[in-house]
Parts: sequence; structure tokens; C-alpha cells
Amino acid sequence: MLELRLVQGSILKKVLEAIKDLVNDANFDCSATGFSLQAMDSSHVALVALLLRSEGFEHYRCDRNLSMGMSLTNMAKMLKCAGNDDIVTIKADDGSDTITFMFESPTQDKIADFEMKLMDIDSEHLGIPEAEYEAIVRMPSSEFARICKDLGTIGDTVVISVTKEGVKFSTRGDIGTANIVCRQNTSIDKPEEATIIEMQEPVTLTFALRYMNSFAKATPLATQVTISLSSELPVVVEYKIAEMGYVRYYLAPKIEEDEEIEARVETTKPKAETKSKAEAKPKVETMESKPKVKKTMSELESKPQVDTEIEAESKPLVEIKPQEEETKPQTATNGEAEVMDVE
Amino acid sequence: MLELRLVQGSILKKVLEAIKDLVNDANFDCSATGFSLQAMDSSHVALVALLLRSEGFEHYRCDRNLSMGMSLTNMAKMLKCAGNDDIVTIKADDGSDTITFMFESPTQDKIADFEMKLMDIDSEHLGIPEAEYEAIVRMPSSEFARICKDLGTIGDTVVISVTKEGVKFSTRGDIGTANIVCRQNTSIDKPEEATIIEMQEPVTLTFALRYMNSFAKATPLATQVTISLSSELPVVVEYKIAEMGYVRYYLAPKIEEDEEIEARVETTKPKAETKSKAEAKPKVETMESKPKVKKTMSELESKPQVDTEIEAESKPLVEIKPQEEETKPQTATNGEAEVMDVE
DNA sequence: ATCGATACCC
DNA sequence: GGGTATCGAT
Repeated sequence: MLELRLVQGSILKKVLEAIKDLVNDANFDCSATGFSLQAMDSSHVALVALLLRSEGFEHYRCDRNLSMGMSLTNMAKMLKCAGNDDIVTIKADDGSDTITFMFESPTQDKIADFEMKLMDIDSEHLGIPEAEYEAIVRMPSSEFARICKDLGTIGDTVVISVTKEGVKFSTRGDIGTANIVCRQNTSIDKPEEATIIEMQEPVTLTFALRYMNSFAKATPLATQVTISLSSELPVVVEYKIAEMGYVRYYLAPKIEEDEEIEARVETTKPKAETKSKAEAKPKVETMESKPKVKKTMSELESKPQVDTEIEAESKPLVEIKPQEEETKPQTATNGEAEVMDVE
Repeated sequence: MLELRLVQGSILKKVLEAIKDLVNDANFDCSATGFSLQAMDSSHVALVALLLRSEGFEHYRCDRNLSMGMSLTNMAKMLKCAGNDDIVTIKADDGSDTITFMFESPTQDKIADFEMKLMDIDSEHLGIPEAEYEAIVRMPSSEFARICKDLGTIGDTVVISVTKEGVKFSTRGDIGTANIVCRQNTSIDKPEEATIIEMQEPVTLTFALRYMNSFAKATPLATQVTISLSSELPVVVEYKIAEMGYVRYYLAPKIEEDEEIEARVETTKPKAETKSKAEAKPKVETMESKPKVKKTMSELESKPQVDTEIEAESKPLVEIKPQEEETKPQTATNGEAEVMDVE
């Protein structure tokens, strides 16, 4: 028996808007600790981790650990039917293959319940390491979203450089180039507008704007976003959910090549294990971009699904593997099992 | 070396929104006088003239006259990346084939620079005559925009009639007819809402609503619009830009035929010199409109490009020529050189 | 079908 | 000025 009552139902609505573009189907894990999810995006390039701690719910009953496979698309559809001020209750009976979402209007004059079929999703629980980051940038989430959106109109990738002066976002595209520098500012009176940089080491990394813009869908969840960067590690983009937990996105950096190296790569065929695949949806653009060897965070070491372990604070390994661009699902090019069978 | 600093950067954003629909590529001319542009719309029917006087800039440095060809589409894209409160600086080095737009947030915490390639646009500088107009209507720009939009849902052309009582906008379409009369009102307390008519002679002229609605994109630039009308002259629709200059649109009137004449024209093939051409982008609309003989302001006497002459106050001739609907570029039907080579 | 742009409302 | 909703484009 599962019964989770969330007074601020809009949080769940926003959470689904924040992840449904990236992940179509996923298992929600429910334990005494909280309600959580962890999934690779459908192209196996990025990873989403959600945690809603039990303390954040008005009422939280979870008799035994459950892993419930859901279509996030359909779940989002149902949650859209909840008013922003509605109280949302999630219910599931033991052994049931459905889940129920209940929406109560603030006045209690309207009570709705939506039942959704669960699905069997074969995923393994991924371990995500705690890591030390060379630079952590904290900035207004809306500003980060605006920058990613703007740069996305110019180019496909963003180079993020952190120095102690500030953080620079750069891109380059057919129509020109763009650089946006945000200086550190400890806005004391308006902490929501602060930009704070904790930096051990200057870092410069490159990422696909396409994913950054997907991550930015979480903007309504938090006024601030935290971007944690280290060379050779996936970036972590985190939106804290007040009193409850977070949505975190992980994305492996692309290997940045300067022009010369790029030229060399052209003649050197990408090796098999780099899994260079054609981009699934080549944008209609000058296809001048040479094939590049990219790094991917494709396979995370899968942790045996001991249980429906909630805490993401466990510390297994993350292997950085060569990155592929968005791939057609399951055209596995090596013998390793894919992390998820569901795309 | 060019460096223009505009504190109210939103003006430039609005200017581009106001002209980019009409003109795809154009030369910006920069001289000690100011920053200006003059271009025919892509179908060579309407003309846009922009002037931003140097006095309106916080800092204005223009060592020598420059004519810089830009893709207005791309320039608009970049300016969209500026915040509405940003300070915008335009920079170009001598001999450089790029231009840089710098955006500074009001707090100076965010500084962006966007570099755009210039293009070589073969345009001649058009002379625009100062003319006496039989009637000048000054009215709220939003009201004018609303009228054009509304009439555009009913018909394709608007008949503007000015009498001393007021100005009447009329149209006729498949579903019926519409007449909107605006009476003169010298709103003293709210001058922005005034409608003022200066009239020597009653005037009635007909214009394509399609263009009027493009002109109305400039509405955010000014609370009032000025419409200057004379029989046989292109209408001038002017939006003043506070402290800086203006955006002016010129459009030749159509020859208005009543039903009987129209019927006759149907049987009478339009003469060669009327240059009736197929509409380049036939909107998905009931193509019942019979071919009509229209007047065009297609060829303005081109003034030799003495220099990057800024002032539009020079007074060459405008020849009123039979109007064509939007044409495929450069299917010239007579020996005269087209005014612009770039479409 | 999805995304982006635009128009309207708060 | 921001958010939402609708419409058009890809």
C-alpha cells in the first residue's frame, strides 16, 4: 500500500514537465526514504535523477519498497489535469498494476482521481558517484535558461569556462559567434539573483545545447541552479526542490577539438568503441561540421539493484565513455549490455 | 572604427522587429550624422527608411562613412539575445567583415558579445523626395495597428479617406464590408490618444493591407503614427523614435476601380507596362480576386551613391509607376534598371 | 506531432 | 513585464 499526499501538487506537475522531454518511460522508486527516479534520457547521453524526500509530503505511507514503471508522457498528461493549487495524492495498492493520482481542489469542492496503468520497465539502478568538482557555479535558474536558449539560436554546443572572475558561455554557428560572461555577484539583498562561483581550478568544458535546454525545463522548480564542473566528469545541473529534494541532470562533456585536431580526426576514422553514429535528426544546416570524436556518459556502471535503494548518495563508479551524438536506439556497436532496455 | 553605444538597447531590438519582415538583407549606413538604412522590401513594392541620429547615442564614434551589409534576419536573432534593459554597443573595426553587438545588463553583471558576418549587398542609395501632402493624419499607433489587423481579416486592401471630419478606413471581402471612422480629437490631457488631421484637400487612396500590417510591426517604437497622403504619391507611414529619428514606410497607392471598371478590366488584358506579375508568395486565400491593374512605386529614381549619404532629407524624384503585386524578383518586363539588385 | 512565435491576460 | 493560450510552421 502506497499513499503519498503532497500539498503543493504543482511541484509534481513541474517535475514532470522537467523530465518528460528527456525520458519517456521510467521507474519511480518508492521507499521509506522518499519517492525517486533515475533514468538515462532516451538517447542514453544524459541522466536524470529525481528525489522527493518523504519529509516533504504531508502524509507518506510506503509499506514496502516499490519500483513502478510509468510512461512519463502519460503521467504528465494526467498531472496537467491537476490545478496548480491542488493537493495531489499518489496511491497504489499492493500488487496492483495501476497507480492513482488524486487531485483535491483547495476548497475541497472538486476531487478528481486519475488511474494510470503501470508498465514493466527493465532498468537497472545506476550508481552515481559523489565527486569533487573543480568548479561549482550557482546562478539564477532563469538566467541560465535564457543563456542556453539564446545560445541555442546561434550554435549547437556551448563552451562553459569558469574562472574566478566569472563564468563564460560561448557558442559559434553559421551566423556568427556569441560569448556571454556572468560575473560573480553576491547579491546579498536579493540572494535569488546571486551568481556565486566556487572554484578550485579553472575549467573549460563543452556541451550540447540541446541537452542544456532540456535541463532548463526544470527552471520553474527553483530560482537558482547549480552547475558542477570538472574536466573528464559529467556536468551536474541541479535544481533544488524546496524542502523536498532535487532534480539533477548529468551530461558528459564533448571533447573539444581545435581546428587542427579536428582536421586530423577527419582522416583518422573514429575507432569502433567511440561509437560514432549518425545524428538521428540532422538539423537542416550547413553540414560543414566534420565528424568529431565525442565522449559520452553512455554506460554508467550499473549497480546491482539491491533493493529500491533511494539515496543517490551512494558512491559507485562512473565510467566516462566516448560520447555519441543522439543515436538511433539500440544499434549496439559493442558487446556491452546497454544500461536500459527501454528507450 | 565604429562604436555606437545605445543606452536604450530595446530601441534597436524593436527597430529590427519593425523591418525584418519586410527586408531580409540591407545595408546600414553609418556616418557622423547617424546610423541609417534604406531599402525596398523584398518584393520591391514598399520602401523602408530608418534613421537613428548620432545625438541619440550615449557614445557615437564613426571615423569614416561605412555601408555595412547585414542579414536583418540574423541581426534580429542576435538582438533577441539582448535583454530589454540592456545597453547595446555596436562595434566594427575598419576593414573588418564582421560587426559586433555588445550587450551589457543594467547591473553590469552580464556582458555578452555577438559577432556577425557582414555581407556584400549591392544596393543603390535611393533618393526620397520631400513632398507636400494633401492630408496628414496623426493617430495612436496602436489604434492604427488594430484597424489594419481587423480590416485584414475581412479584405485585402484598405481604402483610406480623409475629410475634415476624420479618417475612414474601409475594406471589402468575401464575407462582407467594413468601415472604421476615426474622428479628429485633440486629446489635450492624453496627447498620446489624440487623432489629429491636417488636411488641405480631401484624399481617398487604396493600399494593400498586407503591407500596412507589416508597417504596423513598428508600433512598439512610438505611441503615435503619422500617415501622410496625397493622390498619386506613395503614402508615408512614420513612427518617430524618441530623441533619435524615425522608421518610415513608403507604399504606392493602388488604383481603385469600382465594380464596373473592374469588370471591364477583366476582359481587357493588363498592358505590358503595368507589369502584372504573379504574386510571389500567394497566401493561402481564396484566389477569387480578379487581376487588377495596380499602381506601384516600383522604381524610385536612384540617386548616385555619392557617398554614404545619411540624410533622407534630400529631394530627388519619385516616379509613380503602375503597381504590381508582390513579384518574383527581377523578372523585369521593361528596360529600366531595377532600383535594388538584392532582393 | 512537436516546437516556436505570437497574442492576450494578469 | 511575465505567464498563459492559441496558432502557425517544421
